[in-house]
Amino acid sequence: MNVTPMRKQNKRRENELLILQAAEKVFSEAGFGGATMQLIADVAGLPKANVHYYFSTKEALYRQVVSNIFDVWLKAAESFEDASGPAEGIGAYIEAKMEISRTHPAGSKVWASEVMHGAPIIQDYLETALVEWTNGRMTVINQWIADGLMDPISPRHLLYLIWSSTQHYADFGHQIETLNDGTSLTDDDWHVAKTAVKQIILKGIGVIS
Amino acid sequence: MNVTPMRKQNKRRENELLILQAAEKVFSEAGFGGATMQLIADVAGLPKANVHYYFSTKEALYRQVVSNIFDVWLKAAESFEDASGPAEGIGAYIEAKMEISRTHPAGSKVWASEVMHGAPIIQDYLETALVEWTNGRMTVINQWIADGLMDPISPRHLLYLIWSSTQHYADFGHQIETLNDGTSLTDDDWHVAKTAVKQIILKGIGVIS
DNA sequence: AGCCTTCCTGACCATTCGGTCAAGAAATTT
DNA sequence: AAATTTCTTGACCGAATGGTCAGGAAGGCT
Repeated sequence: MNVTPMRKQNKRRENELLILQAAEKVFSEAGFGGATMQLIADVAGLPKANVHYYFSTKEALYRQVVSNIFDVWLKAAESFEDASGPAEGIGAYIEAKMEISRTHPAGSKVWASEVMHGAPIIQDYLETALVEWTNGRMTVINQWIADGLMDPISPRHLLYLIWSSTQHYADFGHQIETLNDGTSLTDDDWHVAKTAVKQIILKGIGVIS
Repeated sequence: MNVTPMRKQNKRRENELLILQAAEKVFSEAGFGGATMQLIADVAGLPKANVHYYFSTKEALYRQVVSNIFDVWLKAAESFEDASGPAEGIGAYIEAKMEISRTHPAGSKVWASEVMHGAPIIQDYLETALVEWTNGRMTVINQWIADGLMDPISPRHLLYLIWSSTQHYADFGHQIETLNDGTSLTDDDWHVAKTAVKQIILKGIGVIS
């Protein structure tokens, strides 16, 4: 089996990662209240006491999970950064967010669940990082509008539309699968979804015809 | 106080309604796992044992709450019914769904939470009523496309876009409030939101310019 | 080797949870 | 007014939960 001795540092990193992955899965399936440390431990393949060795409380573990997801989210923002205009910037952003919904559905659900219940644990993230990020993007969008590159849409609600429509494919993935004859989306399905969302939004704000 | 004696039938209806309202609120704030029968009882102003007299189990109560919300949802569908074309039909549907997000945010959150966790309790609703409803609307949309009244968009993904963008204002209401300087949306805010969503989607599918 | 720090884990604990029950209060029916 | 049905509730229970802890195992350092 695992004969080679593992360095202490690696072991810590590896176990923390193992626990965080298990926690993300369990939290996404049961919510914070419904998740149990015992189940997280079982999924991670460790005794419960060992989980508590690395994460002192359930809340601390949960907070770390949410924090990690938030980082992934912020990284998708870079699509926005170096864009020359809305077609490129918003198009790439939608694409990036759709890709996150596809590859990180559990994380997206944890985030959604947390915010839906009033963000009791990560309210500070909303008030600082998210507010800053949002204000920055709204400035960019307003500039695009001023330059006549897109219709005069409320930047705030445009962002909400992008967030909601892309995350929907993660958060409501189960509903979508049920409506898809109970089968998960294929590569083609995802391509169609991505194209439809981009098409409607980009045309809807006057960027393409 | 309440001196007039209450008829048995009225009392039952009234208490059940009281409990259902309390349950909707508590479930929406804490999720199924996080909600406790004791808290629901407290919010309803009744002893816990009395709640169990009307609803034998937590799951039975929860199922009733979700079922009620589903009915509200289906009623919004009537906007779709007698429409002469996509501008009227989809426009009215978006408006109706936005209104539900505004007036029934708790219910929307309970539904979202349930679906997000894999619809363990109301999967049958998804497979029967929702599938039927969706297929019906897709037929209508396809007809509109065939008649050249709108762009050839995938009806399925158009519906997802409408659902997600409108429900976002209920499910992520807390995040939206935080981004709105921590204050709840005014009548004007809601009007702007509604207009923006309608504008982008209707223009995005080639119904208005 | 010997010491020290980090890691591991079974057993345990106080609390809380969903749910039960028996005994009584309040309407309704006869 | 007696009998019957429905409603109300404090007290209680077994099960499960988050978290603790002591004692041992395993790797690292000198």
